[in-house]
Amino acid sequence: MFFCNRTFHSYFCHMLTLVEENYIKALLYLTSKDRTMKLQEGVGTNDLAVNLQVKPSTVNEMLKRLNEKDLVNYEKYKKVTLTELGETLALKVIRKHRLWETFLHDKLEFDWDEVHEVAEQLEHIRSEKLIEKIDKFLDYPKYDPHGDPIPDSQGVLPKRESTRLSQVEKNQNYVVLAVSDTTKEFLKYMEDLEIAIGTELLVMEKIAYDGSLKINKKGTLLTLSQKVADNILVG
Amino acid sequence: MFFCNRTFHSYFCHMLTLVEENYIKALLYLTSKDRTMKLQEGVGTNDLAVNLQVKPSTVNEMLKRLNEKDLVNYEKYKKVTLTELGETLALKVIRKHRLWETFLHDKLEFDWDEVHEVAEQLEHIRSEKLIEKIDKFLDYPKYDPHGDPIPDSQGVLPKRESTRLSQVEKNQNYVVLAVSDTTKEFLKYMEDLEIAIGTELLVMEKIAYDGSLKINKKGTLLTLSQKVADNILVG
DNA sequence: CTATAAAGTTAGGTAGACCTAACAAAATAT
DNA sequence: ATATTTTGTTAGGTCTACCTAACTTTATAG
Ligand SMILES: [Mn+2]
Ligand SMILES: [Mn+2]
Ligand SMILES: [Mn+2]
Ligand SMILES: [Mn+2]
Repeated sequence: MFFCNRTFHSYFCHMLTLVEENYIKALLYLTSKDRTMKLQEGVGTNDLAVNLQVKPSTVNEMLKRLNEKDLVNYEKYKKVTLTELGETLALKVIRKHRLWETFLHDKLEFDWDEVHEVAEQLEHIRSEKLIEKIDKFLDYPKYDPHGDPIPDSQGVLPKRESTRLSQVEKNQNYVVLAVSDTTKEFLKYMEDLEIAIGTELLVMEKIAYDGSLKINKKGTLLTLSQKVADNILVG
Repeated sequence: MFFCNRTFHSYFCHMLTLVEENYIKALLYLTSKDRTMKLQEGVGTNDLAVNLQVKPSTVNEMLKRLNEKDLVNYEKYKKVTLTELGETLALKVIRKHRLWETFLHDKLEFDWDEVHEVAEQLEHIRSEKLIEKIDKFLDYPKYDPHGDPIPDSQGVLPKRESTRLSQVEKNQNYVVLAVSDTTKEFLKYMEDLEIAIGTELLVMEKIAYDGSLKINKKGTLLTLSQKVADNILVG
């Protein structure tokens, strides 16, 4: 079914394995975090290993393979980056992941803490047509259930200003745009706090000692730890 | 995520690989064909190899593994059958396959010759909740786009009488219930002939020489080869 | 009832994706 | 500037799922 000529250059036809897709997705995630946090360019073997829950030696082996396929820029002992090709393909996986999450949430009544796990599987389904139809079926959503931007069919992400709640000015109204932690624990806790995408928040006080925040949520007062406030993006 | 205790009996937790799922699905398909055609019970290594497009030695190896996992009854040089467990799990895969096909066709405007290929991938997504939600979303369909019965959540197939068009009585009206060839070539040809699920057909004449049929389709006359008529199920 | 053909099995090999243990390079601390 | 820690790499091994080539068992045909 999936014809691919491997007799010529192997990267002539971009047929990544499920595992390869996960590696470049992790790489995109980690490198973009580096950039937004204004750290160095590129990711290390160990960071990738932690993210993918495998051992560094396994990552090392894979990086060589990804390098052969022209998906990453890899040199011994140096930080790794995605090539243009690698980034394009990683964005496609992200697009599929987020569209599936949106589908599960909007059409199948999945809670926002349940979608990620299933989308991890669905993101690897190979069918251009399928994902375009899903996109259409959902009426071309721009953001997934966690507020993360969905790349369009060209790989372009919608741009939007957002700030971590932990870094926001006092006594000003903000709306929750996204969360940057997709673990069940965090999302369940948000539900308990009744904080969701679209919730209005106002920072009343920042505690200098531990960075925690006193928040006014439509009249209700609550305290958020810095860790939580770091994972809430507002604008 | 998918916790599974392999320290006890390995079949304590039924976590089949994608490939194992394909083997038991093929086995169910081939053995049920045997039964409807009143041939012997069980399938041979070579038949399975043809069906799965691998070599007999590969099948042989896998059969031993499936036997260990109590999914098949395998003895050297004998025909293979599914165990009760194997059949149950195979039916779950079939259920997923047919529900996905129905989803693609009914909700995403896929043609009936396009659904199979994508469903081959989707059938392996592991999530009880997902498939139950899809079932509900489709309002619990009983038949897929090719007229094949969809097992319910208990693995029970809806029962229905049907006959191959090639074996039907002359001058009697029938309705197309299903097709038993899911290749694009066959399904495209059916579209050309404007024969779909629900189409009314009347056999006017059987040509003894080659088994072909003269058909009256709502006033239009057409001739079908035996091969085609074999793959149209009516009732 | 043998001879040949078909079906099934075994042996030995490959590639992907993982592992542990040992080792080398780079970064950091004293 | 050297010692230590951290990070990254290599070597060698496992498991799944495939392969080819050689072999054995069963079926079929004369
Ligand atoms: Mn996610
Ligand atoms: Mn994934
Ligand atoms: Mn199908
Ligand atoms: Mn399949």
